[in-house]
Amino acid sequence: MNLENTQVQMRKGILEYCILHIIARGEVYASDMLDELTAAKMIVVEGTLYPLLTRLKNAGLLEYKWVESKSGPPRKYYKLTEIGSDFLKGLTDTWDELTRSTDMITNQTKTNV
Amino acid sequence: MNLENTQVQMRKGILEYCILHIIARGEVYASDMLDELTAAKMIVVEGTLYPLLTRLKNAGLLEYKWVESKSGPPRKYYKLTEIGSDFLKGLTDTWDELTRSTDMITNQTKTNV
DNA sequence: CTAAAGTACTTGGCCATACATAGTACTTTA
DNA sequence: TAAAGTACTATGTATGGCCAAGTACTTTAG
Repeated sequence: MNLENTQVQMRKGILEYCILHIIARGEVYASDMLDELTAAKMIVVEGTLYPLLTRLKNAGLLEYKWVESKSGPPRKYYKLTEIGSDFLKGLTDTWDELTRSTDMITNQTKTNV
Repeated sequence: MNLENTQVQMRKGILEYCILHIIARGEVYASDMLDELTAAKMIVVEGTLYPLLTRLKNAGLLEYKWVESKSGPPRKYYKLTEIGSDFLKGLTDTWDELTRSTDMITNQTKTNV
């Protein structure tokens, strides 16, 4: 049981939430997302991101279109579907509540149940 | 892919963090923790909590002593070991950084990478 | 024209944790 | 002594993040 492992566990689900947020702001492709996540110090590797995008697409939350690139192979530009947009709203509520609950537990010395 | 499932995923790792926090405040047994988690709207079931406590104990983060109860079988009262205390510090940093990163991504309309 | 380097995406397998469910063991109460 | 309640245990499942290769296309260098 090491810290690194727990860090990985903590990331679960949150990553999905962040990705949806990034895509909600405008059409992007995988490398754009990686750049943004890295800038926010949310380290993610390709092998995590690509399968996640595929999962979200298969679930109908995302759709993409191929766009030619001037420097390399074509790219998949993603955007949210309506379902994805609704889902993101639900996730936002979940995240807010989770952080509220965690704050409640971590920012007090004593609880009166 | 439904919301409920993602909620479960989001909980991963965070629960461990919350449990350690609760124990850090003073010796408690499982039902105390459940009460406190429920009060904070962090719903957890027995089948999640008990294995988690065992895991943490086996990893040397917790220790417990049996205490007789006036109303039922004896209880395991847990407290943090020194290792557990250090681990909690590390987790706190991780959690803070994760929420900071998430805020950074969710609270802005545009990023300049 | 071909080989190397770079970019974008894919796939298969591993692992840890939350959860459901069922079960054990002890104590009090009826 | 049987039933109800409390505390803890054990087993199996599903999911998502990650590692590590691998595919495919494009540009660049010799």
